[in-house]
Amino acid sequence: MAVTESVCLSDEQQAVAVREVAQVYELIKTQQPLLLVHQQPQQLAHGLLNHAMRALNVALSVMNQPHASSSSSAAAAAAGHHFPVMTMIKAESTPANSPAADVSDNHVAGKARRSSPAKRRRINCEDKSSWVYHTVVPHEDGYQWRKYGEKKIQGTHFTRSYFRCTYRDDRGCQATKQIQQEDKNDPPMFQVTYSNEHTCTTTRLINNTNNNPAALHSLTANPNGHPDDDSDDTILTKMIKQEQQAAWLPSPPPDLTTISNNFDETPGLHVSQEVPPCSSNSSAISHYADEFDHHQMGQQLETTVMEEALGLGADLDDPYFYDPNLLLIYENLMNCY
DNA sequence: AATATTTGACCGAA
DNA sequence: TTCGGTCAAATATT
Repeated sequence: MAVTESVCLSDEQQAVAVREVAQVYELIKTQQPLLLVHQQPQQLAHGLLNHAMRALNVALSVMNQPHASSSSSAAAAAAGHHFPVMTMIKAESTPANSPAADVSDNHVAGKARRSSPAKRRRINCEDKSSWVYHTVVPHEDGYQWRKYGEKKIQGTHFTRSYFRCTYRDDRGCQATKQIQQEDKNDPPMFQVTYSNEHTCTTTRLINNTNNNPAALHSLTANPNGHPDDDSDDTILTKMIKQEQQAAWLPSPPPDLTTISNNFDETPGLHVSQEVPPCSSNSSAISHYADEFDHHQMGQQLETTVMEEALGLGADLDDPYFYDPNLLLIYENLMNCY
């Protein structure tokens, strides 16, 4: 791969590029444990590398673009609507008449509230204010959400969880999100419906959607929605445990772990990963945040890192490598062929 | 104590 | 009337 000159990138382009590159890291890191159990590791590795190359292509394309200031695509990507590894069923702009847009002015204490009830609209496929994704990592989108409800939906085996932006009250952000686990459960797939654009734009890179351990556990430890089911060792829970055991690895940007293989050529081959439960005052996350800030500040470094991630003369001891294990894993995968 | 989640109730849309 | 989205008190967690 030729050396790419990283000059004149806008902040948004840099954010997109960094995210894409980090997705490669996460793809490899995520699928590493599955290689141990999958029946066809070579097939898995093939899919993995396809996605890795695809994400890198996107990153390089963005990096090589002329300096486009605040383009809508870059803005959308920075806002979390660029999910090249997810299946987006519908993507539309956000009108002002979204369901959550008029909730805030109806805060009435007690049961006799809603003297001026908020108008609601059910989210469906015709709702142009919503985006529907299918993913195995419903929590990984880089935003902070607060769960405000859970409902058993008719015709589904699993409960639907309702989230709103953590900063709704602070910053008036009206973004909401619904997570519905799909019936087919191998691997667990989730339909994630977003409504309303985020207007709180300062939290995406460092904070994680689901850095609340309780929220994470509420869906992963009991993803089938049955409170009495104590079979805790679901696939996602196991992955959380595994991720926690691997905590010595430097954590990537939490928002960069949104990964699914829906567009893979190998149907039914999906991988998932949850980031370890963490909080903003966690030393590990603080360490990571510092580290990632460092990476953001040294954008020209990213290109080098990316090239090295592809096995182009990377050194495991290179202090600038995003994660030394990335290269190791990559080389191991290449040995499968 | 502050913050987040749970969960039953409320209420609008279908 | 039913269903689903939201509220908010109660509860749990940090």
